[in-house]
Amino acid sequence: MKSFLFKLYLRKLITLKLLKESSKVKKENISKLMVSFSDPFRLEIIDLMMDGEVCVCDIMKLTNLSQSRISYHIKILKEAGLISDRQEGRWVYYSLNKESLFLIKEWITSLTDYSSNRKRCCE
Amino acid sequence: MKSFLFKLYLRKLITLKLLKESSKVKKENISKLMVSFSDPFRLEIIDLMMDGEVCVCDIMKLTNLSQSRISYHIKILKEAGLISDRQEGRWVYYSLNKESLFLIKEWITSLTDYSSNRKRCCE
DNA sequence: TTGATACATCAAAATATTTTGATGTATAAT
DNA sequence: ATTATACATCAAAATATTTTGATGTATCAA
Repeated sequence: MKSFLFKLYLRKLITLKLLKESSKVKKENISKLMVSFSDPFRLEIIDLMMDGEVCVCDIMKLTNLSQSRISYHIKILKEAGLISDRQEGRWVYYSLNKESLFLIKEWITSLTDYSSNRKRCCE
Repeated sequence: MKSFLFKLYLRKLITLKLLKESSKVKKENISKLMVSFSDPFRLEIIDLMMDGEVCVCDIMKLTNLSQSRISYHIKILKEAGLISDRQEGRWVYYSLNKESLFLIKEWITSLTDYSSNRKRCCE
């Protein structure tokens, strides 16, 4: 329990540090990553990937989107860096890329943690 | 220090609870909220709002986007529930809506925390 | 080597989003 | 009352994204 709390604390510190150091680098990626999330079908696909690796054929069975349609969305997710792929014979398995998720999480965290409720004054 | 850690821990617990309870309700909003983030100009506007309330005129000065263009993007952010407005005479002040930010943060958290690295097997 | 499967890619069509410039509405100052 | 400011809204044009159906490539099995 104690070490769990400490880990949480450390993660918080690292987060703050990362935010200050790499806010520029991130900004460039954030937009692309966010576009990944802006389509309901991509959200569905992302959801399926939460359980682990999936192939295009899995997604076809689970969503009845057409094959080329899925490939199109997969490509967008891949180019944003949100997913990784691993080929195994004829199959290509896709999975969520945790680092990218972490990047977005930190960005959102920066919004919630640092955004001010300051009202207008003195103008 | 101790109470800070405890707060972190509590927040974590609450987060997990919220996730299980309201994952359906959230799903409906998440898509709209994500669309908010999918445009670079909206990201800029959101960034400006981190420092506190801003009016359209502020955004015009700071970004040189046209007035109607800003109003258009503001409308999208508002309809997604990401920002709130407060009128004061001729001015309308916009600010980030923390609850919405929290909602997104939790969704992303669910992706990072629950997504599995499980590989394919047994097929 | 032939055929089937899994997926990528492509160009065209369909659809959605964004931008622009004009006009509308409310507030406030002269 | 008139004018200026702050912003919203609108329709048309510009642009971008998504979908479709066809074709291409690699892998594997018979």
